[in-house]
Formats: sequence, C-alpha cells, structure tokens
Amino acid sequence: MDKYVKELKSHKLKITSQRLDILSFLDENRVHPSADEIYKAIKINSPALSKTTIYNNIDVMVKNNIIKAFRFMDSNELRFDYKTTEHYHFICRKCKNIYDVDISLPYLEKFEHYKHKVEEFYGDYKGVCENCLNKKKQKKK
Amino acid sequence: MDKYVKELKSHKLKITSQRLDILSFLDENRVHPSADEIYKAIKINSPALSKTTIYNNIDVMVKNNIIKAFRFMDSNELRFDYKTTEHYHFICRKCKNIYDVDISLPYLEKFEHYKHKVEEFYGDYKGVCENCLNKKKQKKK
DNA sequence: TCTTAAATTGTAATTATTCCAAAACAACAA
DNA sequence: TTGTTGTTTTGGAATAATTACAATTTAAGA
Repeated sequence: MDKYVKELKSHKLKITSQRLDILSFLDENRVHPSADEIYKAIKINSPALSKTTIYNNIDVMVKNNIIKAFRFMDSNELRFDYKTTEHYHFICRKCKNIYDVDISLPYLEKFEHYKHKVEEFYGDYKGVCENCLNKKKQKKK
Repeated sequence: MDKYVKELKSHKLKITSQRLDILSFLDENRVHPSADEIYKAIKINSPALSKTTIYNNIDVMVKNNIIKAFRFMDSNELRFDYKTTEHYHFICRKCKNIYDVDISLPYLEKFEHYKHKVEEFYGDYKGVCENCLNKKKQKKK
C-alpha cells in the first residue's frame, strides 16, 4: 500500500486523489511551497482542481500533523512542509532561498521563570547564505 | 527635545505629526497592535489620517529599526512593537494574549556547522498562559 | 519666504484566504 | 455490486490585509 494512503488512513481521512497529489508533491519537492505554488503545480496534471480544495486539505493535514505550516515574519503567505520533526528554517535575504536547519533548540530550559505552559516553539533564521557569501567574495577579487 | 523627535532625527527622517503619533502610540501601548489597530486608535484624534500613511510609516520605521514587525504563524496580520531589543513572544491559544518573553536564546552557538551568515533570529512560543491555566484549575474544583 | 523633495491622502488594485451551496465521490453495509 | 450517507470537491463570490498610484500638502533647508 502506498505510503501516502497509509498516512491518510492512519488519521481516518478519506483517500482522494487531491490529497495524494498534495502529499506526494510536498514529499518529492522539498521547496517549502506556498498554497498557490502547490495549486499551480498540481493543476498542470489535474486541471479541474480548485484552490479551495488546496486550502481545505492543507488545513486538515496541518491539524492532523501530517504536514507543517510556517511563514516568514515579513512574508504574507503561509508555506508548507512535509517534514514534521523539529527543524528550523534559514532564509537568505539575497537569493530568498530557504534552507532547512536541523538543530534542536533548548527553548524550554530558558523559559523556567515564566509560568505559562509552552506547547510549541517556532523559530527561523535570516541572513546571507553560503552561496551568496561566496559570490560576493569572487566579485571582490 | 521630545524623545520621538530625537529618534526620527537620528535616522534623518522628517518629523511629521503622523510619525510622532505612531511612535507614541506604540510606546505607550505595549499591546503588539496590528496596522489596523494603530490606524483606528490614532484616527480618533486625527480623523484625516489615511491608512496608507500608517503602512508607509510602519515600513520606514521597520527599515530604520525604530520599531519591530512580527506575526504569528497562523495569523494573517503583521503586528508591531516599539521595543527592538532581543525578546520573544508567547501567545496563549485560549485567550490569544501576547506576552513578552525577556530571555536570550543561544541561537548562534548551535548553528556552528552551517556556513550561512545569520543576521537575525525570530522565534515565538505558543501554549496556555498562566491566567488561563488558573481558570481551568478553579473550574475543576 | 521660497523651493523642492518627501510625506500624506483617498481611491483603486492586488493578494491571500475564507465562505458557501451545489454536485461529485469514498467508504461502508446490504 | 449497488445504495446510502456523510465527506469532499468545486467555482464563484466575499473578505481582509496590503500595496500602487497620482494628486495635493507639507517639512526643512537655502
């Protein structure tokens, strides 16, 4: 049985071609796409697709922890990610590339003297990526 | 000389009543307001105010590091903050209150083996706040 | 006071997202 | 395999946040 079918079944979600398309697209294209990018990509082979379907399913899958939603501070679109294990994002302010950062932040230890109950932590990094740094060096020479 | 005038001058920005209004509003009301909330609050005493002015100025001030912009993952509006020193936000999923969290995260040390140059780190916490936790306990009794 | 570049205003346009009602479909039972 | 039912999909319209633009006004230096 297909892994995406298994994934959906384990959350008691109905198997639809739209859901499978979204999951496989996210899994095979780790580019942190927006709802619109997912929509456009899938629509190529399934022209009847509606944008509402994308939003509905994204919603359901985020709630079921199958995919993760995140956004950058200064961006107005949500982005999505198949991976749900702890990781962060680095965005380059020059090339706008988004890199996964696989570290684990000690976000709870520091929180001690606040009495709020932390359930989630979200964080991202911004700066200039390795590639763009190297380009700059070459120009200077 | 007024501290907001000084602040604007130090960034070579023109002094306008609109800018002074925005700054004093943000400084005196530490509620992380959205653009619309700032607009409505200032419009009461300056009815000629345009929303575009709010957006323009917010933009200029963020770029000049006078105020800070941030947003929560699942919200679609930007929020603003007079404080520009390192601090994070905790949002309560019950009462939606936003609390400042004055800690400093060791976000750079962990980053070592990536070659990207980090310039900024953004993070926020989500959970249930002290108040809401206490309310729940009382109900149970 | 004069000049000029920058800021403000109001309206219109755009973008992301949500709402809604009708039609289509998946899953389960008979 | 077919019928039933509740869920999903669709498309169009509505909303919310933000941006674009052109005309008017204004701050600040000469």
